[in-house]
Amino acid sequence: MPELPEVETVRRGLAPAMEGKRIDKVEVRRKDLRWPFQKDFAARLAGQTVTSLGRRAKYLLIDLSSGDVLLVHLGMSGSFRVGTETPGDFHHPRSKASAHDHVVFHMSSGTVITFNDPRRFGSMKIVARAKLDEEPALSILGPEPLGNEFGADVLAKACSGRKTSLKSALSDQKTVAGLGNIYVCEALHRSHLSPKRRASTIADRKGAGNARAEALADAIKTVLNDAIKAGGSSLRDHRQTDGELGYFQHSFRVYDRAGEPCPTPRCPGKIRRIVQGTRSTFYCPVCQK
DNA sequence: ACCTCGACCTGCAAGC
DNA sequence: TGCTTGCAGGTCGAGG
Repeated sequence: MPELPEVETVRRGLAPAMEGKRIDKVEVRRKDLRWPFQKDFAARLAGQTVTSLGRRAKYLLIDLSSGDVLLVHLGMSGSFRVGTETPGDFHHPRSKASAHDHVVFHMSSGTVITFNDPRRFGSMKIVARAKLDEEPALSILGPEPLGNEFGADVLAKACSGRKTSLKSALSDQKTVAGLGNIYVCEALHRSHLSPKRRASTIADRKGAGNARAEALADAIKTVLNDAIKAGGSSLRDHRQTDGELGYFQHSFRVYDRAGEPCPTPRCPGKIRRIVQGTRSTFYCPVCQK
């Protein structure tokens, strides 16, 4: 499901239910998600107050009063719901328990926060705040695209010398952190760059300035900000934490629109679907060069 | 070092 | 209706 805008939407949805609140109890309903839960996972969370909710790329960072951080990744199908009833609780038969409600946080406020993840590509791990930098998953990440440090120069440098396609370079979390299949396709369309071009060609043209990298960096920031404003994208079953749908999917220009006319003004092209690396790419062969 | 590909897991839609 | 197939928003590790 979730790329940076969806994870940011989840962060904002969880904040009022978690920040400054105490976790009474955590129910872990299976032994693993993507990996086995740490020993004493639930016990280490119980009694902690959530001091703040942060995000790094597609990771949610839940800061605790103990000095630990709960690191959460939603994988492909992870989501959180905020409610007041335990799913499947005998006393609340109207609250449907899903077979895929794997972790339930009971807050002292009475709020119940449920993590659901059918495919179980998601993960949760407790890490000491002081050692967060050493966490392998985080230390390999490239720049945060909405942060001050990100721009055309940084992007050009990260693509410099790379023979792989621009699509694949942007999907690589070391290049820029937080993009996935949808927003890579969208950013490329908005900057009129072909997903098939070599990544290095946005960077390595001597004397050509950085026009391509500028356009691409701008498109990345714009599309991510617009998607966050819209509450992310809802495909299949993804919802915001309050059950509302995001609605940025209506603003997709190419993703999942094979056969439709290109939305670029006056462009006569039709959106095509191709496969790059094993994943679908959607683009306009006419205006994306 | 870089790159590509298959694996992980479930559900759903389309096709027969 | 029921079966099979292919596809899905992400990593990660093996192998070239």
